[in-house]
Amino acid sequence: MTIKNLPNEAETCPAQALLKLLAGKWKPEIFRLAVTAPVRFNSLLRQIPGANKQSLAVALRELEEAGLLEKVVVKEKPLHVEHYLTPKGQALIPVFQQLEGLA
Amino acid sequence: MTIKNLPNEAETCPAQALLKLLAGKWKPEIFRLAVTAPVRFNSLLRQIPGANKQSLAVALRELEEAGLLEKVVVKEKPLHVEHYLTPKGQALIPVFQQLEGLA
DNA sequence: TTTGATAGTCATAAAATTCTGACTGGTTGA
DNA sequence: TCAACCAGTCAGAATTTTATGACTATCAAA
Repeated sequence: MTIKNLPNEAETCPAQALLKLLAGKWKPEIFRLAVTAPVRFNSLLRQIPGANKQSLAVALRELEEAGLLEKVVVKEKPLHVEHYLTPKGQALIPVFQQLEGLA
Repeated sequence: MTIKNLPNEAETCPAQALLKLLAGKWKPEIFRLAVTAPVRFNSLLRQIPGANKQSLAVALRELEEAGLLEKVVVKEKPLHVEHYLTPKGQALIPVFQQLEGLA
């Protein structure tokens, strides 16, 4: 058994976990697209060149677990799923804007 | 030769590179400590439990290459090096504060 | 001249992240 | 019934990131 999540993980910089979550591969792009409109799995796969299913699925799941995105099943024409920014996710929009301004 | 820095890397979300830079291991802690006072290598090693030389050295170098920290050799008693937040680095303070508020 | 503090580097090892390609399973239109 | 679209999962491989321990080099005090 490997040693993980040691107690001192809790004492680290408060922004660290959130920062790491947001910095994961494809996450900024997903977030960015989700700001303008709810995103869909296969649509992301087409819109983000180079992205792969697995990573997108993991990224979406993690963003949802963190409460930044929310899944909604749309019972329409081709029955699909939409991922919306939650209020918590929307609260990050200005942070992204600042980062973009400084990049 | 592995394929890197493809042209499409440039088209990604502008915040991505900065986000990734900031999220690297130990970086938020270094940044955090640097906000209150200039930091020193061996001092960081003692202040950050679990951190190792190599990673700290790499983190400091990357933060400096990104223009967020600046190295200053202090010609005093025990001749040492101090790492200061640059104006660009200081510009990130409010971003960290917002992230901490949302974490 | 040996000890301890300064600030690192280097090669290698281990761990975490990301990618690939195959596979599942539901719905819809031809 | 077959193909195509929907949204994924899974095992294993490749890549990237982080850690370990040994080593270098300068300076000052004992």
